[in-house]
Amino acid sequence: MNNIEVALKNNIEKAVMECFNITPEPGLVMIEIPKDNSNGDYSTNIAMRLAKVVRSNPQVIAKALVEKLESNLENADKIEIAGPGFINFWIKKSELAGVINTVIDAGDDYGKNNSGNGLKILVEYVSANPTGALHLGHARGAAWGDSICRLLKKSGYDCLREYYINDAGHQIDMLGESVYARYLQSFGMEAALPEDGYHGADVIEITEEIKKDVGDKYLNCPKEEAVKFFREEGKKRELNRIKNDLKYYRCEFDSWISEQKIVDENRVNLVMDKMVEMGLTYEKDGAIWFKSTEYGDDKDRVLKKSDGYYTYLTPDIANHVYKFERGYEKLVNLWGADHHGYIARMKAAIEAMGYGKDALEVDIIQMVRLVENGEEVKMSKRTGNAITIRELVDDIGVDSARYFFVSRAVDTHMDFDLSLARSQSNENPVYYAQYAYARICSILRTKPAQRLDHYDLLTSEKEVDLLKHINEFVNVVSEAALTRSPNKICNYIQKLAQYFHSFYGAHKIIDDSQPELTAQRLALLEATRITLKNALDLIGVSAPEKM
RNA sequence: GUCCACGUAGCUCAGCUGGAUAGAGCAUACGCCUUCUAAGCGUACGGUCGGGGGUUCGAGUCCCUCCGUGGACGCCA
Repeated sequence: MNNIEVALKNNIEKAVMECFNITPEPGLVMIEIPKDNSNGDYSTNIAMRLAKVVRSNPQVIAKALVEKLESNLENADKIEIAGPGFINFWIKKSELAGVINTVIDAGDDYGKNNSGNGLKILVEYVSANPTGALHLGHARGAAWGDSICRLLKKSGYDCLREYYINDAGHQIDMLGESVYARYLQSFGMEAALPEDGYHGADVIEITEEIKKDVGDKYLNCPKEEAVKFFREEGKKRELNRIKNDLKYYRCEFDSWISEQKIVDENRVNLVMDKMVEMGLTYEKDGAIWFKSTEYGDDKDRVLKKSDGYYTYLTPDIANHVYKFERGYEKLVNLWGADHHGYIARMKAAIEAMGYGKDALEVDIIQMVRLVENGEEVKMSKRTGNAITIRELVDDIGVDSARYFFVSRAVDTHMDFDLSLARSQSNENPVYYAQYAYARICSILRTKPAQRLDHYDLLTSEKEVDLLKHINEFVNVVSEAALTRSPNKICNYIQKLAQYFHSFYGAHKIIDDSQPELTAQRLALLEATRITLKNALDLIGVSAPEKM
């Protein structure tokens, strides 16, 4: 909440106490901004909420409250009762304009807040197997996860961005075999890829890179040894490619956790032993099962197969336990929709191991369907036809790619129309916002803004709209962090840009016949510029000074 | 079949964890550049919030049910 809202809320709570002799619980008094500004700058529904408690008509309650409020409210110049019992407030223009200096003084830090209160939170996202290039689904998850972490950091959470590398197990063996087969093929030899091998172009490219380094050294060596070599090399190079692609996409991770490392550090065995010891398991058909149904899963899950190998689940449990052991209180995972069914068993494991049931939250990233010229393009890592992050970015740019993914809630299916994104890139909403930024910069280049003591002339409708919206920024950031919805930042950006463009259209900002008004408006522009830049930064989109 | 999401304007989507007359963009129609960036502004058109019940002062939002779409239901990862 900003200063204005805090003052308002305190006064309302005080009035409630004085009028009805009840102490309002936190959350009872709600302040909101009416959609229609003919209903004031702020409004509260407290009279309706009290109707039941006080056993009275909302209108009567509102009247009593307003009488009290009018006598001790300093920052409002009008209070009104409307509709079924809403109390509407009109804030003094001078109060609203105070935000300009708040923003100018805070600069890059405007938007920063401490709603997270230092909560240690670990966000795991992307986590694609190092067996191929990142595709559109990953692009969605990467943009979303990265933006969430920016929001969390801005809101005072102690946030770690982590990538879990599935670099152990069957799929990595298949990678080794695939690279080996490509290697042999490159010497003109007959070699078939394994049935569930990787057919992507990246494997061929990686093979070529390796070949440059080792030449024909592995042509005549025993297959087992060669595959082992190609597995390790392939893994390393695939991972490097992923890292480079993510960097290219402006996503940086704080931590890369390797499944193999978790295995090597004996964490998987330890977790397995502990689960057995805690009586969470049983043996059946030569396998060891986790009684996950006792913790809400719809069937029990195998931890150790009858052939002695662990399933995918077991190292992942160790992975999650390790997160808690590092002191993280809250775990957030971003998983693809195809992992949906996996949530229940992981939550079950965490609960069974004695960690809080709600300590893990999984946000599902719905599928992205690629459409081109009206036809769906099937994307599959295996067929090699997938559109990679890099191709996408080269095609439409980091800014619009990131903006596009982040602007839509992740839990809804999304059609990505590539031909549209390409041909209409100038109509992409991201340009609308960036254009506003460039316009502001252009004006400020003509005449720089100064910090002033008073902003009493900013009273037109367009100016007030802008001021109110800038005032809201901190609220939007903390709310977006709490609900992990960076799309709210996009909405905010669109609206801010819209208020600016509208203001720009209605008023000539630099007006030499009115130097005072011009100076105040320039300061307003500077505040708008800072806010817009900070907002764009939260979703990893650049703010160009010229377009 | 069972479980989980989603369904809002012709299209793509918002809708602040129950609030006042449901909002943008695109598309369509019409205005606005001798004036700080027209990648812009303004006006108009466009809705049974999938259907039906329920909860309450009040439902796009919560509950039930049906329909539709997608996903998950391996000793795969």
